[in-house]
Amino acid sequence: MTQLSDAKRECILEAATRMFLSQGYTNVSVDAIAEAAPVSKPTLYNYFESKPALFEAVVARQCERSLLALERIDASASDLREGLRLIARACVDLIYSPESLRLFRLIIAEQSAFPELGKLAYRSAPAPIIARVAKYLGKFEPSTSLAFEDVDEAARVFIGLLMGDDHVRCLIGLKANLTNRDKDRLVNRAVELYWRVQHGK
Amino acid sequence: MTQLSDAKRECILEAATRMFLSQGYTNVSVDAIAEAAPVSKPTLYNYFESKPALFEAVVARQCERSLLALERIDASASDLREGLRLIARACVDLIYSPESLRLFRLIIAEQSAFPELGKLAYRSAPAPIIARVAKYLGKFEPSTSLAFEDVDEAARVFIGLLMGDDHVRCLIGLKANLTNRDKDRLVNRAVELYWRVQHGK
DNA sequence: GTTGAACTAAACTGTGTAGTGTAGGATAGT
DNA sequence: ACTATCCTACACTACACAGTTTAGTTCAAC
Repeated sequence: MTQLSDAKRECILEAATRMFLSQGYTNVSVDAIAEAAPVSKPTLYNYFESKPALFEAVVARQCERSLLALERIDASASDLREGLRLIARACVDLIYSPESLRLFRLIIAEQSAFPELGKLAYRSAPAPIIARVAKYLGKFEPSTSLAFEDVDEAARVFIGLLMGDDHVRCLIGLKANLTNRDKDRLVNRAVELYWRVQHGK
Repeated sequence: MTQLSDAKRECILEAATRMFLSQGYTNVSVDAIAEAAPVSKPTLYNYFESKPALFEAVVARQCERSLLALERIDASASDLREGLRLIARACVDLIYSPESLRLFRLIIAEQSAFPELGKLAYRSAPAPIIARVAKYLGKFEPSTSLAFEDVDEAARVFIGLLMGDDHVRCLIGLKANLTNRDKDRLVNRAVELYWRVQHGK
């Protein structure tokens, strides 16, 4: 019966994820999740210790999904600018996806109640992204010629160029969704600025 | 008795601000605020219509404070790099202050319940900062020589350079507070990168 | 000193919610 | 068919909270 159990567990997680991401932690009741799963409340408590435990499981799963999305990034292009463009586009797609934005909001909102989730989330998206970019840059730029302290710093700035004002506006709900044009603009700007800084005009 | 009333109102706002900023909206009860003010619950409801109304008053007041802090920025230096350094330092001090970070978290957290607060907050800090920087840049850079579409875009990128990874880490609680060294590093990096982009090495 | 406005503590209403208990129904292996 | 396991619906406990009511207190103004 493990199979059936796993399916139920999945249903509960799926419903909880949907509701937590769109309405926040405190605004969603266990009853509502059970009803949406659909599953009875005692069953839900059979699979998850408590509401906080369910919440942590939801966040952890979403973090894993982000990590999976990152592993699909193709960082093998031999032309630096083209490779950066590909990586940047994948990052923008991930960072500005409705799910990521909602997850980020949720983690920030519950930061005081669930302090460990911040670390988990950082390890599962920003940190790997930076590491990936740094590794890619390391293949091209001899560290002596860097305009930055090290490739890690360079990667951090590069990713930072994809966020800034646009990210803030998305987070606080001023901008609903990035269009393809917006994304292209962000990607091109980041790549061109990096190029100028590192290799001159 | 208006004088006494204003003092009470101030006490309530002060207590509510402290508690909302540190614990979030839903995690703070009206009873707790009244007790901390200290004031009786009916008195609190005499000054504020409801819990949401009190919350909006708190956020609006904090936004005003940010705006005040911005107006004190000295953007009159005649050396571009030195002026940018001064502005950047003031921005970093504001953006990374515990109060601003907490306010930002709160607005993001309650974005779905209080959508208007996002617009209010953006108008009271990021927008004026960008306008201020753009105006300052406009005094130095002829628009034809810009590496950016316009001074507004340049200002947005410049401010973005002050945020990125460090801002994310502060928001999610990975980094408690920026040291003076951290701030200097951010400011110098932003100014030097902008300089390289705009005027070459 | 009397009045009246603003305050207080405390109890109360109604609702929502986390978590548990109970009694019975479906389904698997034997 | 029999039994054990997991499930269901439903009811229940205990509590926290927003907002109101009550009954009484302080205090400035006249």
